[in-house]
Amino acid sequence: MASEAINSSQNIEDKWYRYWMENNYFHSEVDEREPYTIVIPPPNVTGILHMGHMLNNTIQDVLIRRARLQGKNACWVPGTDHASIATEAKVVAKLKEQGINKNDLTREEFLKHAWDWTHEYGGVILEQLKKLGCSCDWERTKFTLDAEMSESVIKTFVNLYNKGLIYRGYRMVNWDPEAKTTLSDEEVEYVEQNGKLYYINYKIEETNETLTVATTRPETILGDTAICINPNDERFAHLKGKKAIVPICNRVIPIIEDDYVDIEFGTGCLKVTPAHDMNDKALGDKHNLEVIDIFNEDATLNSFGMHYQGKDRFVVIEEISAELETLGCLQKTENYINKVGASERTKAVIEPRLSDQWFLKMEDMVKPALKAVLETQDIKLYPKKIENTYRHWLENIRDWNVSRQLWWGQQIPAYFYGDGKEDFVVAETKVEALKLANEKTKDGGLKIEDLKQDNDALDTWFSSWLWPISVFDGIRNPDNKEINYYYPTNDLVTGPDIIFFWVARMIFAGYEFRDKKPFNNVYFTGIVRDNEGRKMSKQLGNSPDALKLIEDYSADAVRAGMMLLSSGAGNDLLFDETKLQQGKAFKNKILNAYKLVSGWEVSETIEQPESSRIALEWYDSKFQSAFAEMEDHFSKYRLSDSLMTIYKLIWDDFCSWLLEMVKPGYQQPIDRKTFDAIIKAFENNLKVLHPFMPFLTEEIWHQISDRTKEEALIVSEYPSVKEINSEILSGFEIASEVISGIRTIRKEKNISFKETVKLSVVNNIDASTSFDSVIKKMGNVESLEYVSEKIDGALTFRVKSNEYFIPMEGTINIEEEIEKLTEELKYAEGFLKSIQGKLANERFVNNAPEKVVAIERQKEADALAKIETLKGSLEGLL
RNA sequence: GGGCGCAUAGCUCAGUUGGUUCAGAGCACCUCGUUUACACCGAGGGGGUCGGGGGUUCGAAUCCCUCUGCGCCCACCA
Repeated sequence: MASEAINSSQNIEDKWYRYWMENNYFHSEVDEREPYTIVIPPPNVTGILHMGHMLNNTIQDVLIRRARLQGKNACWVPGTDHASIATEAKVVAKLKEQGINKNDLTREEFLKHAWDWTHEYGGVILEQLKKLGCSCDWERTKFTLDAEMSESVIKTFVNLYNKGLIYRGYRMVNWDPEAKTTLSDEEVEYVEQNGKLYYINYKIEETNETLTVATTRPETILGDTAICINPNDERFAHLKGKKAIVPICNRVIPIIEDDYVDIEFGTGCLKVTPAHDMNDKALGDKHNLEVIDIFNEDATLNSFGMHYQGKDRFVVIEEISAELETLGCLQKTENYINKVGASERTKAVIEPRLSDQWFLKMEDMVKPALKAVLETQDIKLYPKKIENTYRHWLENIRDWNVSRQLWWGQQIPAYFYGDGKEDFVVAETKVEALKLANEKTKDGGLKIEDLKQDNDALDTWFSSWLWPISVFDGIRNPDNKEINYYYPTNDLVTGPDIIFFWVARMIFAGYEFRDKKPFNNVYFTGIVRDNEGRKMSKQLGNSPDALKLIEDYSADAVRAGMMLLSSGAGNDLLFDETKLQQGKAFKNKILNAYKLVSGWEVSETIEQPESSRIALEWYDSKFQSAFAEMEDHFSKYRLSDSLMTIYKLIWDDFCSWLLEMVKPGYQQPIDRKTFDAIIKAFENNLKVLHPFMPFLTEEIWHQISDRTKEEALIVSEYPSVKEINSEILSGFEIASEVISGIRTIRKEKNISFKETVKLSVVNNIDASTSFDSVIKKMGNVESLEYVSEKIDGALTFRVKSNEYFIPMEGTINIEEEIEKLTEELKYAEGFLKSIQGKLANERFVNNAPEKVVAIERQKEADALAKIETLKGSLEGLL
């Protein structure tokens, strides 16, 4: 039974997805309508769908489907990212399994393997997005390594180089010894590590004394080229100008002075290793020190490592400290906690390393990007608090290292023709490069085979920062009609973890290449955590299988559950399967409502009952007010609140009230007028719910009404905000309280709902009688009378200062009634007292706004009236 | 070390400029109910001194100070 239901819901979802595709509803072409554009944050081409994707893409689909219903030309561009480091690492690992070493392959051979891998696993995730119901324009699917996309990237590089914004620099970069590539600062994460602080003795050349230096990295002493002291440190004043001897290698190095050294820390002496530390490099440059690189690219020691040559740095730490101890050079070690940079991808400890890299100047790019977000608000970030993070990063930005020592990516279009530092040209093609090279050398004798292209590839983000532009071919054909129409895009939905990698850089690119922002709004999703608040990870095994969830609960239920969970932009969400159950229950509720309505027999002859007429009129206003609320939530990107508004509207107002109010008696037909109005109301519900639960709503849409003329729900017309009849809403409020009062009495007195009751009202507040027919129906009231006198021998309840009586046969428990009345009276009097206290306070009356005082006076009057009523009733009983 | 943010019912969170509707929602929980769409249901109900302390004000969940406990981002102290 259960599996049957699951299969049928899968079948239905597949059926409608096919239907939408066959009718090309997801596809967008430039036309006269207002465009609404989203570009997908391209997932890794070889990735598989995880919870984060589900959240992120559900949000995008909700936005795009709503825009489509609003009659906008909705365009959601999908695609994948080549993810250079991650993908190359996977390919290298796979080759290794097959016994193939990357270094034994040529670039071309390796790329062949990488493409094979991509074709085998690539795009799986896009198929998974279809299961989720994502209405992307699949005809526009892009991959960041597609020929046109790569061409745009290369063109951009050349353009920036020619503008003088890209330069080549010998810099200290973050080196990942495992991937054997550099990483940008953003790709390095710092982790706390229990390490040791080693106190090492260096001999002074001129005297017999020793000097102690504290370091966390004893293995790098072989690369030491100076000892640094603070010039103001009197303890070491006598060492100025002297020289020290590095243990083991016995190199003689100068003792230099710089106030960079913290007198308080360690021993107040610092060993300087310019090749392996950013600060030491700076010191080295300042004091003209020799640079000795002791590492190979995999962080084993090279020939400068002497007898440690070929050994890994971590092995050497242990061995060298032992040797130092033997030599009597190790004074002591202390436990020390420090932060070590690690590669985000490979988790390898980063080694600072000097090398030739390509950099993009950031200084001018950040200016318009700062202005757009913080000054003009041209681009809005949700949640707003993230602007602080954005500002801080942009104001402290360093030049972007765009080169990676990888093959999987766009190869840097720099061509070398000699060994000199400046012997290169940058051009889009080799032919063009040759021309430039010959111009540059003024020689003309260079041949094409004399040019050697830079081995490095570009950082992945150097292609994805162009994404909103390049997917519309706006780099190669900057004036084409698509880019002019779809760009700037409307909303970007992404995670806060890539605000620097991607979001900020897209903003740079937007202003640099289009002189326009790339998007209007950025919605930052939270991180999906488990219900204990832990990040989902493979190691913990706490990440559910996304596709399994879709199978178990249906895509609609998963989408609704995810959206109910996500409280607001930027908030993490604690994943909990009970929310998916809630989504499924909601789906079931709607199906059952449909089952009820579709089972009604419609009569063309019977009149519409008054109760149905007024109920429908009420629902019309109720819908409008809920709709207005929803729209307001949408405008603030509070999608979860928007869904909750619809949830309550459908479950409580539509199902529990409206359908019950118009429901015909057992085996009775329903009148045509009411039936048609209910169908209309149902359809409106489906429209507003469709962005969240597309399959279910489309299914019912086609069943509920003849669709030979009207099209699919996905392209139907969204409701518009209309005026709300607030009088009818407040009238209903009172009526529902009356009904609730009757139900409470039935419950207290064990009166079955099948048994009718009589109701008499003393209408002190002159309440509207419009809903009397509804009260009768919903309360199973056989007669409703307005009376001026209290009824004896009746059960009573009050709504505001109105009194309601249900006469009872037999005796009423006077004691109980008195008790109930006394309690209500006590509460009312207490309430009155607090109001009167407020009003007696001159400072309140004088200082508070008139409106507030008036409200308090109204409360006082209401309370007095209620007390009057209660007292009257009590007297009648006593 | 610097910056930002959070703390409201058992859980996840709303609460816009201090004052109708300010103590709320959903879920969970409790009671009752085999009413002819639905027990994936219906009707009721309990539950919070709004993290602690102090202050401003006629009035504070809301503004200020302080303490405590979390979270995130940034940072080269060997």
